[in-house]
Amino acid sequence: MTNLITMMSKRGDMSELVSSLGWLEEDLSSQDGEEGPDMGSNRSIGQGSEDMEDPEEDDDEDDKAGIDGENKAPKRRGPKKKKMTRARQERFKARRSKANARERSRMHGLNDALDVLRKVMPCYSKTQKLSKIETLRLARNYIWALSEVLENGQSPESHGFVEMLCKGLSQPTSNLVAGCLQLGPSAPMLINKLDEKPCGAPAMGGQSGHPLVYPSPGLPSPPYGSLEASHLLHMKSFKASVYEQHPSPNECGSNSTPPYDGPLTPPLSISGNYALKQEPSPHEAERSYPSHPPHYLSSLPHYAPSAVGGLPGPQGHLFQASRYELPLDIQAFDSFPPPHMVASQMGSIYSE
DNA sequence: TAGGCCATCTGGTCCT
DNA sequence: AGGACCAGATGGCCTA
Repeated sequence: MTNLITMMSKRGDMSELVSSLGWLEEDLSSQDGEEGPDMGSNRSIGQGSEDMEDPEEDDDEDDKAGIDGENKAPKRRGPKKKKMTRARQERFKARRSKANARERSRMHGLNDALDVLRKVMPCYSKTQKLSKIETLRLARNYIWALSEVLENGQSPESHGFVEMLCKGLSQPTSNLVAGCLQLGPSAPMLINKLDEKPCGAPAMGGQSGHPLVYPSPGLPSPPYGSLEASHLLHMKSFKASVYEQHPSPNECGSNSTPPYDGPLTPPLSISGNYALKQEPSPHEAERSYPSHPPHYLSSLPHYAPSAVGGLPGPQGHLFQASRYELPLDIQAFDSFPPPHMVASQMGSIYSE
């Protein structure tokens, strides 16, 4: 994943991206030099290198270390420092200022790349932004989970898929992901569509529709994320392409897959059984996936059934979970670009 | 208030 | 020489 970021932050991509934003130049020029941000300007004074100090003092120290500094630090090797004339000091300042601007720009590029990455993750919220580290972890998991789908035909709607996504994530992030994948602004529509499901296969609750258990009523706060429609499409098309070749027993034939007209099935289901002991899959061991302590599993939200009733049937309580209200700002997405492209590409690779 | 996250500055290293 | 990259340091902001 470090490579991913490195790749994304490579000069070309990022500078293009950043320059396309068009804000950087003004931003940088306004922040350069003494006009920099508070912390920065303070620090550049407080932390200033010795080059920034009084040139005379600087040289004197060097000399002292050489003359009577036998018991002190060893004499500095290398070329003797030139005197810091006013002009050199100015040049140094200018150079440092330029370097700072470049560094800022570089970090902005990195952050832009992270934002892009956030947006192609299976859940995205403008306000509830994933932290950098969580973004990277989720990306890692997402890649891992998708490759599982490709390699083993595992359903992206399966319990295991969500587990993979949540591995190693902090509890809040796990909550967010779980919430995103299970719930969404279109949840009521999902329910309606599911009611019409022609083949009668359980749409939620995992491939085998195993019983879903909500262990305790004392639950964490409701999920606060959402899955955008294009991601549902993403999942849908992805799944379709996979099961064209590997139809799952629970699926209607892929031929019956209707054209996309909105989210037909929730992309994933979450059983709420994360508290159960999780045996590492052979693939997990094989990939030497970092082991993870169970604490975050045991604290995942279990989406207690609300008291307001819900759909009957084995998956009813899951649907009830959709009665949680999501914060408005999180339901409001604007663009949600590349993931489906990625998925369709992967899908086409798979179907080759 | 502690801890997490972040932006920024900075100096060092490597590369072109 | 100058730019990119990196890691350490620092302080601000936010939240539990």
